[in-house]
Amino acid sequence: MKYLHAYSLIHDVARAGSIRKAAEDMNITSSALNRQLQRLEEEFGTQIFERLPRGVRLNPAGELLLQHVRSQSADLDRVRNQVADLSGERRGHVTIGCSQGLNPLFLPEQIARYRAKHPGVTFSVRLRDRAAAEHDLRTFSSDIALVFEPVHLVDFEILKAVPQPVCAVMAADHPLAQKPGLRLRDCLGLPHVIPTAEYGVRHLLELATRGKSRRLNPVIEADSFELMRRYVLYEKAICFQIPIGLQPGGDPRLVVRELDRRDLPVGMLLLGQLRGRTLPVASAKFAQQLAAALEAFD
Amino acid sequence: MKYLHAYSLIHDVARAGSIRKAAEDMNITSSALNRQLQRLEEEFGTQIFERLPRGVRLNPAGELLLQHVRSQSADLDRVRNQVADLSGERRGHVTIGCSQGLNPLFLPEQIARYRAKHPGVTFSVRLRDRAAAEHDLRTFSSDIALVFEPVHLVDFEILKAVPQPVCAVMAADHPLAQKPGLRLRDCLGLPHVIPTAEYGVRHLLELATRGKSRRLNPVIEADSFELMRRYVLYEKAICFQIPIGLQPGGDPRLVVRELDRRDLPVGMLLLGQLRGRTLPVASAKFAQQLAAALEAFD
DNA sequence: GACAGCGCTGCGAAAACTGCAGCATTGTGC
DNA sequence: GCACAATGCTGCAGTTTTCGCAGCGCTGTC
Repeated sequence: MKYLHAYSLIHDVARAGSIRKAAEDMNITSSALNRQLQRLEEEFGTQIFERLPRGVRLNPAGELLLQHVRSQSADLDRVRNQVADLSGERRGHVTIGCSQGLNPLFLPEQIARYRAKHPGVTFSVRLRDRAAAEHDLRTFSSDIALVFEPVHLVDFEILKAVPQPVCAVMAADHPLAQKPGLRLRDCLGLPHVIPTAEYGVRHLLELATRGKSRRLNPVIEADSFELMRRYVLYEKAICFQIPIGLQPGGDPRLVVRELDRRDLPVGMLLLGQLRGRTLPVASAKFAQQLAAALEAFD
Repeated sequence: MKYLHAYSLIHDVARAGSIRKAAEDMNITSSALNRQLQRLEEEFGTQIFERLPRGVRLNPAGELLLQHVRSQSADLDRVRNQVADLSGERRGHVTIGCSQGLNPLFLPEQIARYRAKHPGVTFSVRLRDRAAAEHDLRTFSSDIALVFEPVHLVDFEILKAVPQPVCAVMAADHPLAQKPGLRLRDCLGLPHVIPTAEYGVRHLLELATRGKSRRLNPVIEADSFELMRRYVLYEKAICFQIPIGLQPGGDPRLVVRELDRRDLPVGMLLLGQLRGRTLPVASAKFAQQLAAALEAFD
């Protein structure tokens, strides 16, 4: 679509950091691109880029304009989907950003169920930590986000919220596997494995140990939930995850036990979209389905 | 802005009803316009216009696209205003659609107060009946609407609602001017003047008399509230208006009396915008001021 | 102080667009 | 029933816009 040519113009130049680089990326001469930018700025009525000695950078007006053209482009996709929809095609594409914990179990099942009803709809799943998932909504890189304990919540319109208590996962023959009333201090006294700082579970663990004598002292800090689950089978360690990512009758060698809620606040898993945005039909429908499915965890 | 050239293309052609007419309106040849349309349709991927033997008409896809391109254009204005705002100019333009009753008194004062604070902001006031005011929001012809008893309320995001009882207005020496407990049937037994069908006051009067023996039997039906107010000074007639349009210590020759609420439901005056739309800074601020001012009538 | 990288600008070539004339089609009026 | 007017559409040639090339002045770097 020629009419949102401005999008790639602003976006690519801002990303490349200089007109010449951007021009090379898009296989035109820098002079052509330069003139396009000049024309755009003239039509818009203001400078969009700061000219620096080593290139260009978006100025505040440019940031606003970039956000506008992004939203415009996303909205045009929505219109396209609507048009396809009214011609009976039931096509569309859903982009969802979600925490790693959701990936192995919950999402595949949900996507499969949706595609069984609407085979014309395709999906992009983007693994994102909680901050990045929110950022993707703002830049229209994702339609919906499913995040455990989001960070900012500005511009985040909550479609569904379900509580998810942090659980300790350990080998079936772990000393704490049968102990009644599992406390956090018990876990931290033994070898434990925790997620890196981006993740909500880590955030809750930090909160819970702040000011306490028991400190987090992980033998492994990792950003792969699967790695952590597997590791506790080798060394007799404990890792921490949320129920939605754990198969109910999963690996019989693993034991999953909810931590005492006095120690650790119950985290919230939030399904959301960009505030005020009208989602494409397919994305909105899928979000509805997710919200319904999440009821089960309420 | 060249990048929303598509707007005038779709809009003008749809309005003119034929390519040749539209081409004449915009001072180009029909062939040129025809090719622009063809290119647009190709880029969009679908037909936008139905070709009829006597011209063209938007098809459903075209309607969707037109709505998109309208919203896009309005949003670009918003961005422009934001940019002007961050360069400290405090410029902007507010378009408000409102019922006739609001015009003489309430709005001028509010606009004056706003412009005293922000002289760079200009205003368009569009007198609209309640259906048209809502329609203008949808087509982005107005930013905000102030309507008595709106019709549809779909896509109408209520920013503020205040009750407005219908009042009878009559000459000071009218027989009913002093009668305690004014009933609607008293008024309808004497010469009365009522608004035309578009207006909310008329709507409430119709509702109140439906199924009753007393019928509306106006000596004048008019779409000018000022005319009606003036008329009751000549013939000893009664007209019906809402308090916000009536000066408290106004014309001493007029008496304003609230009708018994058993006869006539209290109407609602609603301040609203298009659902989900992000208003330009100036419009949003002005709407806030209006909402605050309407508190006085609550 | 040479140099590399940047944004920007004439100038001729290439591409895109416009205007003109004319085609086929369809509803209208006598 | 048939001329007629109005519509969308399409070659073709002229005009406008855009592009690529080369080169300028500038600035931070080694």
